Amino acid sequence: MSRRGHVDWMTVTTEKTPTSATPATSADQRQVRQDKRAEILAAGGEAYPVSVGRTHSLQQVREAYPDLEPGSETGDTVGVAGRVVFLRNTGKLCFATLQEGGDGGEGVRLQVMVSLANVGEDSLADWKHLVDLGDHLAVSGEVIASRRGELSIMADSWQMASKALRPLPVLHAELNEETRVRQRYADLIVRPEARKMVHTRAAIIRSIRSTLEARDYVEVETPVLQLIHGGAHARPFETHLNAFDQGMTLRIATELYLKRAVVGGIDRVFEIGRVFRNEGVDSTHSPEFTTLESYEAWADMYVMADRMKEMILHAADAVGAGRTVETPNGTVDLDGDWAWVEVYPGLSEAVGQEITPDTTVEELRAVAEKHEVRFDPFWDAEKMVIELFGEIVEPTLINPTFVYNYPPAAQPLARPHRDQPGVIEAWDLIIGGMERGTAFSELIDPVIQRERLVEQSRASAAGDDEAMQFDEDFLRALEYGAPPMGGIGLGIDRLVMLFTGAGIRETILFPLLKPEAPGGDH
RNA sequence: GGGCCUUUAGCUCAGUUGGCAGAGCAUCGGACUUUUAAUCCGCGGGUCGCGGGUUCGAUCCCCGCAGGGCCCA
Repeated sequence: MSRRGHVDWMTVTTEKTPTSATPATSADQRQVRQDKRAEILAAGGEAYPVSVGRTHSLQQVREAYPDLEPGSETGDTVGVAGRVVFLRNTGKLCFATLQEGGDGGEGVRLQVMVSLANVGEDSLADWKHLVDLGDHLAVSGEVIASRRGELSIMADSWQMASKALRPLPVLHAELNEETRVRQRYADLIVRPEARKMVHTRAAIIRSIRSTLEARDYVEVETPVLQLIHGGAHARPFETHLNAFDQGMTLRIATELYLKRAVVGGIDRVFEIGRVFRNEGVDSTHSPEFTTLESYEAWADMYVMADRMKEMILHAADAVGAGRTVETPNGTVDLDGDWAWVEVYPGLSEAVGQEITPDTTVEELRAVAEKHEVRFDPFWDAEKMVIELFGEIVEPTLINPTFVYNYPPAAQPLARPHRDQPGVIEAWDLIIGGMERGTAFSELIDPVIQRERLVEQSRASAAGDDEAMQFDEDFLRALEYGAPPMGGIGLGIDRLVMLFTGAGIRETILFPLLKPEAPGGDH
């Protein structure tokens, strides 16, 4: 509409342009295609038929005729359909390459041929005039091999299956990064890696699910909308429930409900679900991401380490990643021993001085300054140790390493170590210098849990909006008695990143983005 | 939050030390019955992200804003 004046100007200056019937300028490809759509309808045809007589996928044709001799004819008639990705029109014989998604997203292509001799003058003329790159077509005809040996369908008839009104991005240059994520649909059409990513992610999730099910785990779904915010240290999204005029938050973790399930006797339980954290957005953080959490009665952090290793190795196999994986920080060997490194001794060794739960915060600040690690003066000794380890030691851990025996501040929901004072039974799994997952021997003592949550809720009341709120219902569940259990948290997105080398925005099909600049498109 | 880079045709990108805006593919018209990103001939297509400023003149220089990317915190 805002282009109105511009169009008028064009019609005035290009005097050869025929009058009213075809107002399109050659520059406006969308208008050209709209006109073609209208033309199909005006001639009594359909631009978007409900059914097109498709008898075979492109892949089925390829599989059925793996090696036809050049120039051969099979006498077999099939109906195929797909998106036009290449178009080669000569005088009386036209070629198009159709594309479909394919099993693993690899994009199966098949050539179709439209010959004057087979379809007649009108149909050939329509083809040349109406078919554009990006259209979906249905073609019925004989399976043949062209003189050059290309497996093809020689059309008896063809039909528009879905007229594309926007031109296809060029197939031979990658879309720029912004367009890729903003218009993932276009990215998927054009870039095989984008389709592959969707399938890879699905394969990983499928593999995790089947690994756990083979261990007798049950999959459940717990509330996304929550009255009380807890289960992790993160800022939540706030929302409002009109029916109860009640403030609510979107969950930041699935933990507290899954533990309630274990209390009730669902002894092995897991959920693969989206969680939401109202925090930074960059190449490794998305406000919504997917976690696996699994809880197992009568297990501890060592059992959970076996579970984790099994899940990751199976996932690697499921995506065909092999047992060595390249990451920006170095090559990971999944087949080697998965090391165990204790937080205090590991940090001590890295900084060349002994650090224990008794090391004072002043000493730790000196260490931080020496190693140029930034810190907040309000942090206590435990928080300093966690940060120092994360900054100094973690990036050096390339092969899978369970970092364990954290200070209690790291995890308010983990139990104290069974015989080592000052630390808790929890590990983080580091692969390629990045945390991929965590597990604890879960805290089940309702009295200690209450103390920890009181502490958290004090921090929350004092303005720490990452701190957990006091969840009386969760404590009530624990007071009925939870069996000793181990629990795992695994970031699915980060696992996909590990196996694909992609950034988080590539692993999420439709990642959250800032609103598009106004006037960009419509 | 700070720094650097970036935004030009449908897509991918050049370019102008301030003077009529360029290519490839795509579009439009023409030729071609075995092409493979078909080829050949021809015609078009632009608010140079948005808003200010400097200047005879700004897509280019300056300021601000927005989107995107990479570092840093």
